Amino acid sequence: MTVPISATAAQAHVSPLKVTPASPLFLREDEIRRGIELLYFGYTSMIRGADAILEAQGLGRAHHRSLYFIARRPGLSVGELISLLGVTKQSLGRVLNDLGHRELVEQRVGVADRRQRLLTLTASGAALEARLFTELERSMARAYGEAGQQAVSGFWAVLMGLVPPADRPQVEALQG
Amino acid sequence: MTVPISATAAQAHVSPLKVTPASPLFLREDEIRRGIELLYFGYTSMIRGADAILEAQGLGRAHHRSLYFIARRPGLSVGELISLLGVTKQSLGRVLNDLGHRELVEQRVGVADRRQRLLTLTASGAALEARLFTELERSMARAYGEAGQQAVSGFWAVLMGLVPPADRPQVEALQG
DNA sequence: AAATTGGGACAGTCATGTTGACTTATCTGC
DNA sequence: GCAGATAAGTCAACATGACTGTCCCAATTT
Repeated sequence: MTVPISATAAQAHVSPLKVTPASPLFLREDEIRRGIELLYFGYTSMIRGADAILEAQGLGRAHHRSLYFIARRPGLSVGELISLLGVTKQSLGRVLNDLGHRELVEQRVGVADRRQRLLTLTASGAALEARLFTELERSMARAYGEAGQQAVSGFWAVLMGLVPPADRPQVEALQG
Repeated sequence: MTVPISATAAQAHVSPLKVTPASPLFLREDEIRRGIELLYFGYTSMIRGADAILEAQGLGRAHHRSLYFIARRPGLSVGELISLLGVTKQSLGRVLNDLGHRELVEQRVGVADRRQRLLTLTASGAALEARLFTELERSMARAYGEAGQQAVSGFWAVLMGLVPPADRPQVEALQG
């Protein structure tokens, strides 16, 4: 039951990608497994492009995640970043030290609360993040274009559904 | 522009989850970033449930991935599994040794090619994989239910679009 | 008979994460 | 104003999962 994928659809950024549609009884094991597998392969495929750049810099994915969220929310505190990434202070500490020594990330004392260290990218940090983002964007833009606008809405809805309701406000807060 | 998510929709498995729909100009940076972030948080959220079970067994995610694909394609060869996971022979070797010593995975000599080692789960391996799958399924089924059938089709289409065309046949081959 | 392929094994390294305990500075509530 | 909570940094030790490189064996292919 293999569904052939039109290879030429990659260039034509208008025609929706044809894949097996979800059946009315869409909670069967195979359909769950299809979601699990596509999520795994889609995620690793998207990430792959940035890995080459990171490796050339001697950085890893952990550094990328920090750069990404600092770019997304300039001036966020160390604690907020820990909460977003779901790692311990010690793990993040080493990553932030690396990024600080390379002058990719700067820390400022918080204005409202002077215990906080607010994180921002330096110019070179922003440049690196932009290069990494371009890699992810290329992959994501192609997928959006192939799948079509309606599919993108569904993509977002299912992914948000995977996030436990308690964690959703934090994810939504990244937007706008 | 934070969109409040109905918390009660989690119980009612019929009403589609309301999220910001993709705009006509859906290639703007914010919409790309939204996809990146939801993919990250959705993936890690789905995985999280299985981690507790794995930890109790003294196993890690690498073991889970092998168990998953052996359950999905019983009798696949070591080389096929290496190709699916995108890891080196050495990395997989240790994982398969662990799983073998715990009698969760069995190897049989290939019939067509006797150099191959074909992998299958033992009874206890299948039982463990089933428990792990149940965790992922709970998360995925809830997301499917909240988002609705149409959204699931879009979810699949975008994810398949993320996979480089050259890799897609391998992903499709897991189905049916 | 020679070359290739599938798989296993050993040694060493690196990146990323963990726990626990301790310090410093700062804020908040009484 | 002081006690306790909080934000952050730090040290040490450790586990996991990946890597590279090399060597080997058995089976298949040419």
